Amino acid sequence: MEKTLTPTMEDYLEVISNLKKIKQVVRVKNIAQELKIKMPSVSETLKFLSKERLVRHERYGKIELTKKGNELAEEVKSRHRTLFKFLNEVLEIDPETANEDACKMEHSISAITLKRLMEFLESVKSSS
Amino acid sequence: MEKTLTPTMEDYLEVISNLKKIKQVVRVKNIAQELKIKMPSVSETLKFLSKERLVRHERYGKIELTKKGNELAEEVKSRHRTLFKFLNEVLEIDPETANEDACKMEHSISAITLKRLMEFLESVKSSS
DNA sequence: TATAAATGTTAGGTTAACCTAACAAATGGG
DNA sequence: CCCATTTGTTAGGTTAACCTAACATTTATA
Repeated sequence: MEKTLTPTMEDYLEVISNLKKIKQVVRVKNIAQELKIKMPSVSETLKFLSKERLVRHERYGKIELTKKGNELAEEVKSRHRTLFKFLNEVLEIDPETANEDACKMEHSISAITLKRLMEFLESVKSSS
Repeated sequence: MEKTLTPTMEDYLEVISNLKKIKQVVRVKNIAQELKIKMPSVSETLKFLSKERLVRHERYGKIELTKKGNELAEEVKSRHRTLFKFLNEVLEIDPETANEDACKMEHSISAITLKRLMEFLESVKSSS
């Protein structure tokens, strides 16, 4: 029943979640800066995410994730963290590149691969 | 100076290269089947790839990669093979899923990460 | 508190990557 | 060698994700 989101939509949820943690109030401008796109693009996409009940947002107001939106954001962020950890700690990629790669790969990795990657990280940790 | 291709364009080059190896002559229909899209979409994209001098294709004729197109195809396939190997041999993902994941991640992995992944695979091999 | 600056939205346009319907060319069996 | 089948192209349409320009609202400061 889970309608799957596009990579772009996943990025929005992730960014909103991250901004919320450091800024208490999230605004269109913050999201635009973070995603390096223009405000009208953000306005437009927020309409879609509101329609899907993933964010709450009234004209000129602050932006918040719904319960559902937050759950999805946490999922994406978990994928991101796992990938980042692998890239940075195992492959010893510098944090900036590891972050960029994680940002892109987090949208295409399958559930099984993610699970195995987490298990792999566990096993590496315990043998160090 | 390398204008970077979209994931879609990379997929075309990869598929054309793979088909060439098993079918001697590559046609619009084969590519469409492989990518699970319709023939008109393929026709259209081949125009673009011809314009970019990555494939050779005349109306109703067979499809071939140019030198340049072949080089790019080989690069993509190398990324694919490395990812597949890691997923399948290290994480022990089943071949089908490993292939699907590799197909998607091959477009976003950075050069550095790819290099480290290859080195990692080498080190794992020698310690088994 | 009026108004300038900052922020947000609307309207309308572009591009990539798909589609269907209709037409055109090539091929192969009777 | 003709014509049916298969293959390919053209025309025109859709959607997602961006954009700029113009306008609207909010906020902050003189």
